[in-house]
Amino acid sequence: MQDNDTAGAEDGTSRPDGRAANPLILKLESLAPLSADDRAVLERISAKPHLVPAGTDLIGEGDKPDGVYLVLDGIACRYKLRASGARQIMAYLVPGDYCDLDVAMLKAMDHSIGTLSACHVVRISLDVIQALLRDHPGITHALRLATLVDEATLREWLVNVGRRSAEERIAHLMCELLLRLRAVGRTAGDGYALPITQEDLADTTGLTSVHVNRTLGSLKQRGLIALSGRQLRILDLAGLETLAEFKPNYLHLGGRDAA
Amino acid sequence: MQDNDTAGAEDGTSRPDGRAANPLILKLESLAPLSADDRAVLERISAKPHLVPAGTDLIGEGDKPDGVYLVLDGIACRYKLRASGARQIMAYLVPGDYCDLDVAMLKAMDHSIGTLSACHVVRISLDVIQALLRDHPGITHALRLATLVDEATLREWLVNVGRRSAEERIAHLMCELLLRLRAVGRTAGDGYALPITQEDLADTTGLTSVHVNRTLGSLKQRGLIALSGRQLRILDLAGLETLAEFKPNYLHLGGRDAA
DNA sequence: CGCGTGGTTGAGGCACTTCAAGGGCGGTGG
DNA sequence: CCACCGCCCTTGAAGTGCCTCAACCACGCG
Repeated sequence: MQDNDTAGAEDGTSRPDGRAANPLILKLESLAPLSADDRAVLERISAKPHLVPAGTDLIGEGDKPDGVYLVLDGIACRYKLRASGARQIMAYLVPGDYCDLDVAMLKAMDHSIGTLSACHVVRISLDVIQALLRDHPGITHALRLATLVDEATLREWLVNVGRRSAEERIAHLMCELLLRLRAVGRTAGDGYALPITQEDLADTTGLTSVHVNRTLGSLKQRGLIALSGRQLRILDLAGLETLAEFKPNYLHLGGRDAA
Repeated sequence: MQDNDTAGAEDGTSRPDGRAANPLILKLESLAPLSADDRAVLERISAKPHLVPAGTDLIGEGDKPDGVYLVLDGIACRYKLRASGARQIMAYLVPGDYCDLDVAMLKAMDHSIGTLSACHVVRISLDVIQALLRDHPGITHALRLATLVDEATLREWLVNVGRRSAEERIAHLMCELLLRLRAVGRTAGDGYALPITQEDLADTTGLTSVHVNRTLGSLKQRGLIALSGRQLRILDLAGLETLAEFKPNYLHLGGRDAA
């Protein structure tokens, strides 16, 4: 369902009325059905996003979590820093993603969450979250499913850095992002915006930015991708998936898109 | 279980009546208080464990989850295999650990769960789990907390393979296991049984078994650990923690053990 | 127009892998 | 009770994927 809504250019990022489709709703509906009422509630929650510049922390390690952040546009991440300054990125938050529902149960964050690109973000208070979980079983079910997928994605990332080569790691990440972004209508064919630096990619994949650069070069040379101006085009999706040994089952997409 | 049951020796692995203390109860109580009733319910659930030999799958990738497995003794793990046969272990299940509560929401497992050593395991049916979550809010709270800690541990493992050297990875893992096993009374001072092979360690840390062997050698030579016969003694805990840059905040231990 | 951030490229080094062979030890069967 | 077998640990030597250090370049922005 990439080119939905046709109307505007691109796909799904805009609707006839000119407003961007709500990525949270799109994401949850890719996992479980929602009622019209559910959708209305979610629509209301994600009104009035803040614009946060790139490189901004939403929550820092050690802070007491004060709410749940929902990303509507841009890319944010979970990360940890070592004393040396080395950074490991542990998850991407793309449009429709949010940080943990149950996080309020903890006294202090054990990692930080920050933006990689400029982002549209909504902060949802704990009261609202609790009301949501109490009064809307359909939404609750979908949110819990999404949490399971987040965990599965984290496991796949561990496989990525633990047991794949540099080329395979980056190829796998690109395949994953294609499906995740497609589910929220942020792709154009087999391409999408990837508004992050090569250093961010390095800290994601456990490599150095120099080696990421060379690896991207070799993926381009193989004719698998084109990447410039932070815009990625996958030229040979089948080839990229084969290289990465990509199996999308861990994303638990409803089946429409799933392989 | 190394040598408990020896009537009171060691620490907390045995009780006056000769039965091993229930690791699930110990674990949950390290996260949140439980009522006497809660404890009785959990005690009943974990009666009659099965003995499973080492190297046995409890659930395989692709299977539909049919219940929750609780480990009472031994070490099991979550893992994935690549087509090449390469294995990445993504989590250890030590006594008191269980596999996901909400897993029933998914149609198929996206990874496998198997034993590394011989294990005492209890299978808890989905009905029982659902009844537990419905009728025992105290237990539910503790279980949800434990799930958050599992996730945090997974993130820390990603940092481990992504941004630490071989020595640091193994040192970090040993520090983590000390706290996790201590919380369930399976340690003896700064030592514990580690009934897994060096190849298991390699697949955990993203290394080869050859390099794990050499790295263990260098940790021994530095006087940090002693390891033989699958029994680990940490000789210099402070040194090991410093080397690994170990910060136990992610385990969210109540505060008694936490740094 | 200058400056800063990020991308690109080269040369050299090292941490970890690969391949290969031997040794210890517990389990099992004759 | 001993001999054998298989699993695991151990060690050596050679190779390589990725890192480090160090430039230089491209571009957007003030």
